[in-house]
Formats: sequence, structure tokens, C-alpha cells
Amino acid sequence: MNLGSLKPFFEPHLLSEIDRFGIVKQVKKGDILIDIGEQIQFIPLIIEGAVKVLREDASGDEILLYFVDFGNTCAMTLNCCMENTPSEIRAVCEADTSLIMIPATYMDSWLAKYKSWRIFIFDNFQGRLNELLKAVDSLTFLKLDERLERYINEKAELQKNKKLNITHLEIATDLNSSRVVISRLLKKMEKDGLLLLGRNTIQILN
DNA sequence: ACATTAAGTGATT
DNA sequence: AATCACTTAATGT
Repeated sequence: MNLGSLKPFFEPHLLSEIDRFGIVKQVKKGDILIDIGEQIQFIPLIIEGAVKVLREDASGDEILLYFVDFGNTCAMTLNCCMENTPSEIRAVCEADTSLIMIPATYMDSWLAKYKSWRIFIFDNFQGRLNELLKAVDSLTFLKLDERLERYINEKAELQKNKKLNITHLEIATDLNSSRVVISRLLKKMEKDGLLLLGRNTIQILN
């Protein structure tokens, strides 16, 4: 197992346990990792790629909460793991992603045994909580055009690429708006010289 | 050539 | 800011 990239995070003993009990999994873009209502059996550790975490309302509309990328895991999942409750969120792969699935049963013993695991879990809670706060005030305080701008920049940063392959419809569902509105806002941004639009692509200028 | 999907636009609420 | 109704353009079969 290629654990080199995790070395800075965990102490050697823990690394070898991860090596022994973790299951490496490759998932493709669009795959659903965890769905709402599912019981969590594994803690996913992201090695490469990114996952988006979203919530769904009663009428089936989705709303994006945050992204999880390398070296992180989903705090909502951790929570569900410990409490043994069903998932409150859906996790969908943003891009082709590789991750290590760690059986949830190790959570407890590792927390007791390994300082680096405790730190890791804590940092993740903190990180996700901040992301969640960002999502909340984005929803309540920002207008749609500002949210859209933030969304695009975040996405570009995530995949380290100023040219996004995404449709207006995908953006609309992530921000839970409608395609027409997104198209218009993007068009305005293009006129303002912020972007270059194409079919399935958005190129960010600066 | 035809169907499908993405994006652009005016009018209306 | 959302929805409708329609157009135009790009892509797949």
C-alpha cells in the first residue's frame, strides 16, 4: 500500500495498522461514497482527488456543504461512526479519487492508542466545522452572484486548475438554484472580463 | 441526418 | 431570483 503521503500525519505504529486493516479503494467521478440514511462502516481517508459533501431537503433538492480533499476525512462520517447512527449526508466523488477505507471498529482503540490519530481526528473536526460555518454564512449572507464566485474559485483551487469542466446545470444544483440564473450570472461575469465561457468549460481569468 | 444535451434570451411573476 | 417558453449551438449515433 502506498502510504508515503500519509507519513507526516501518523506515527509508524499507526501507519502499519492502517496498512494492515485499511482497504484501498478507487472511485470514479460521480460515484456516491456514502448516502443519506446509510450506516457507516468505514472511515474514508482521502489520498487523492476530492469528495463533495451535500445534504438533501425533503423535496430532493441538494445543497452543497463542503469539499473534502487530500489528508482529510469527513467529520460527519466520524460523528456517525462514533455514535453509530445513520449518515446525515451524501458524499459524492468530485473527481477520480483514491482513498483508504478504515473499518469503523478501529476508531475507538486508535483514539486510545495513538496521539497522532487523536490529533488527526481533532483537526478534522475543527476543519470541517469551519467549512460548515463558511457554508452557513455563505447561504445566509451572500447573494447568489457572490456564492457563485466563491464556488468557482474554490473549485479551481481544489483541482489546481483555472479551467473547469463543468456545466451550468451542475453548478445550479450544487448551489440549489436554476440553470438559467447561473447562465446569466456567468454571462455577466464573462462580460466583466472575469471568465471565459465555453461548452462544458469555464476558464477563470485574472 | 437526426436526436440529445448545453447554453443564451425575452417575457412574466 | 425563479420559471416558462423558445432559440441556437455543439456533440453523439
